[in-house]
Amino acid sequence: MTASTPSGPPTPRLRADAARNRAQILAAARAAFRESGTAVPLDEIARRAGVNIATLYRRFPDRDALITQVVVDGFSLVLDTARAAAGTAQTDPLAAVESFLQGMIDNRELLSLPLIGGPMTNDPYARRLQQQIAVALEEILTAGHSRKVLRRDVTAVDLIATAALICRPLPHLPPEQATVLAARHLGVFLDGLRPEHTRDLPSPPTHAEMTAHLVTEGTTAP
Amino acid sequence: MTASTPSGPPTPRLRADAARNRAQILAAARAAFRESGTAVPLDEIARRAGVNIATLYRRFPDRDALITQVVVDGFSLVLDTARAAAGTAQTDPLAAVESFLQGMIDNRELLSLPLIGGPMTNDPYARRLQQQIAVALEEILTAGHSRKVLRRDVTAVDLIATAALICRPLPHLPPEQATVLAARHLGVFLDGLRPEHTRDLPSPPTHAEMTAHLVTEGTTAP
Amino acid sequence: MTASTPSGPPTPRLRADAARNRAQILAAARAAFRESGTAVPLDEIARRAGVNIATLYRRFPDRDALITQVVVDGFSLVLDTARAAAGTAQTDPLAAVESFLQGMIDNRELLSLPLIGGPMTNDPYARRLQQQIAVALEEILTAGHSRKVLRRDVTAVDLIATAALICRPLPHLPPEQATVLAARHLGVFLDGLRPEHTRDLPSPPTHAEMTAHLVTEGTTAP
Amino acid sequence: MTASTPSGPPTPRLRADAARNRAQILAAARAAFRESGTAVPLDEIARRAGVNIATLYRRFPDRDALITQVVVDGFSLVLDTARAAAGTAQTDPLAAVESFLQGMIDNRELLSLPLIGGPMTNDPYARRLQQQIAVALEEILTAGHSRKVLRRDVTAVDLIATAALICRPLPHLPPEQATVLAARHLGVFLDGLRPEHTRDLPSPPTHAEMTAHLVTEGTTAP
DNA sequence: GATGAATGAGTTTTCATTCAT
DNA sequence: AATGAATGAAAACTCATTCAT
Repeated sequence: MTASTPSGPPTPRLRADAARNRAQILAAARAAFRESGTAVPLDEIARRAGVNIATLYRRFPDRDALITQVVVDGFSLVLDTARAAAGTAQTDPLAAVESFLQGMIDNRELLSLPLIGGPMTNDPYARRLQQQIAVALEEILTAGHSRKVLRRDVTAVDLIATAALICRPLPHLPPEQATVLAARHLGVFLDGLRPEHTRDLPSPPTHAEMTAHLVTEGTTAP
Repeated sequence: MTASTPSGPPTPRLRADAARNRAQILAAARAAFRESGTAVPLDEIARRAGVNIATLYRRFPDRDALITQVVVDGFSLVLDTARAAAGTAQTDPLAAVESFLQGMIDNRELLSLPLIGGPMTNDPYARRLQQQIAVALEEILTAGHSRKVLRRDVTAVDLIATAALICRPLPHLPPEQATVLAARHLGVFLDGLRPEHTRDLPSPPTHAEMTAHLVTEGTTAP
Repeated sequence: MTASTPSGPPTPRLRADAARNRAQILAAARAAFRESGTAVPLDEIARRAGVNIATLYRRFPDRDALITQVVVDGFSLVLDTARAAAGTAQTDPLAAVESFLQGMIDNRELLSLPLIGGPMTNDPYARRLQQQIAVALEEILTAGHSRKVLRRDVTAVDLIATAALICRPLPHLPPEQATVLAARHLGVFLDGLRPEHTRDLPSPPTHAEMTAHLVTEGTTAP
Repeated sequence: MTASTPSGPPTPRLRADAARNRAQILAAARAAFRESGTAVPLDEIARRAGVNIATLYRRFPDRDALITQVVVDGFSLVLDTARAAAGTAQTDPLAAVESFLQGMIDNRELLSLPLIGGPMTNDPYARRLQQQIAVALEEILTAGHSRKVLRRDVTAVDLIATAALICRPLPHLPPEQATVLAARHLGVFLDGLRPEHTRDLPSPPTHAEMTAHLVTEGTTAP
């Protein structure tokens, strides 16, 4: 499951140079979206990618198509990370959670806007990825619960929300410091995941409830 | 310390209608910034506020002035909340932390973009507020540490960063659900604040280090 | 019934300079549409009118709005001409027809695109004008028929179609010569209107039938 | 004199598929020009023709070449019609005129833009065709005059102008109705051609005068 | 103090045209 | 011979900002 699938598996083969351009556009978009929001001039993305604006348009008919692809690529990476973590869940579930969330922080640059916290999308392939992510995380949680190393009231949605919170950029802060702060925050959060918790959580929305409300809405800069 | 100070305390008296317009502009800006980032057309803010764009310009000479004021208003509210919490710190420091952070969540709409997570500003009054906030939070932490109800490695910067993380909007989620998720996340985090922690945190940046890098950078849509 | 009504009677008062600009834009559009079709760059219209392109957009949100207004203005003039002609119909119906059609030729420049032959519009005010034009022409025809100076099988629709045919520009021909050719053609046509005709006409569509099919379709260059 | 000559008779042999593409491009251009003017995107013509845009360019180096060919094809058809009509002029000159003009209406779709009313062209072959058309029409007129069945003041130019007027599309009208209206108009006009006319025509421009002014002017949407 | 209006400077989007495959 | 791809240049449209009323 590479992070460069177009919007889903059915990739039409591109000519070599076109494929290269496409990848450069996506990389430029990822960076630009992070730095300046999804409302950045497409001009700038094209310039960063070293291609003409019309080339960008040929590949992505509008801004949304570009955003969607960036999100989908991000989701792919999240899924990869979640599955890798799930693979170790039987050994040490808490370490698996940590591995997943720290992976989110480590890959901030690539994730760009994904998860709940970013411009969401109705793209069916993106939705499928979201569900698969939830499945992998639930596997980890189940292992943690049955081994009694994880508080029972935490759900996959909480992990996704946490990932969304900590991997979003803290603008106006140098990236290294933002990363340190996120990691420190995560450290505390992970300690809070231990089973002997002292406070109850408000009842959670289901994953279904949450995604039910998701609709694509053009350009958005949070 | 009301939330409607222009940029600092010395507010020039405005005619009644002008004051009303100013307040409406700020409210509209707050909402628009949250929904669409600080790059939203000023036109739209004026329209939402029910005033002419030129009226907005009369009150705020440029976008930055408007952003600054929204930030300052937010900081004022944060400071109020932090001081109120600090007032109870001697009794129950952990509850004081909770009260502060839950207050952040409750006031999300008003905070708009403040703190680390928002468009920062060099406005001297804003900087002063930030420092005062840090002072109040350190008061709480000191109480917690000396009473040994709070892990020692947590600093004021961590609380500020946490506030920034949890009070930013999760776009494309209905606000109520975003609030619930933030509150659940906070619940876990608070449990992680107990002194018997199991993992060390990466070493923190100082408040000075962080703010050293802050510079105003025109318009930004995180 | 002046030719400068916005799109119908409910004209919001414009500031003096704004009204002047609006009139200049319409005049420029009229000329440009005639010369280069309704697909001419709006830039050029703005330039000819001596205003900024954004001023054009403030007044006419899109190309269609501009086209519609030009058409409506043209229809107003046609209606004026038809009514003036109808005023003399009782005296000399054939002269009234001639007066109407020659008026169309004389006012070519102002008519721009109107009638059947131009970019049609669904604008309700435009439709009403069309109907009123038909009424005035029928008045002339009725007088001609009862005085037996006009062949009976000619209808208002025929006069409108004739007007459309002869007042459209013959591009690539100097305007004076086009006018002469149109006038000569009209001369023959008028002779053909006499009652002692030698051939039958194919059965006519009703005005209702014709306008039933009219729908606005964005930009069109005939 | 087929309608598919490139610009003159000396047609280079094309490979079968290339010839098919060329014909499809011309058909698509004819239709598109009629519907949207000669300024339509060449992209669209290529798409309608089911070929790649680069293929269109291989066949026609620029828009003018395409227009010229469409015009030439149209002129060829006009000339065919005029000669066929001239063949019957000795028998019934008025019927010959009718046959010519009705033929114009019947072939509207194929004529596309020819004659005076369309984008003119300096193509020498096109000019020759125009002259030949005039010759054929004058033959008809001479017959009519000498038989005294046709008013004397009507010239070949008038017939050409009439053809131009009635065979241009009346946009925004369903083609069938436009055809009916044109035929009805023609019916009246033909009656006006009888020798016992009641009014004089303004003095005519000569064919030479008219064509003296013709120059190709790139793209034009009448 | 407030607003309608205008404008210059973008940003988005489309199109004609060329090139490499 | 035909096509996918790329591009420069233009056209459509938007927005921040200023001015005159």
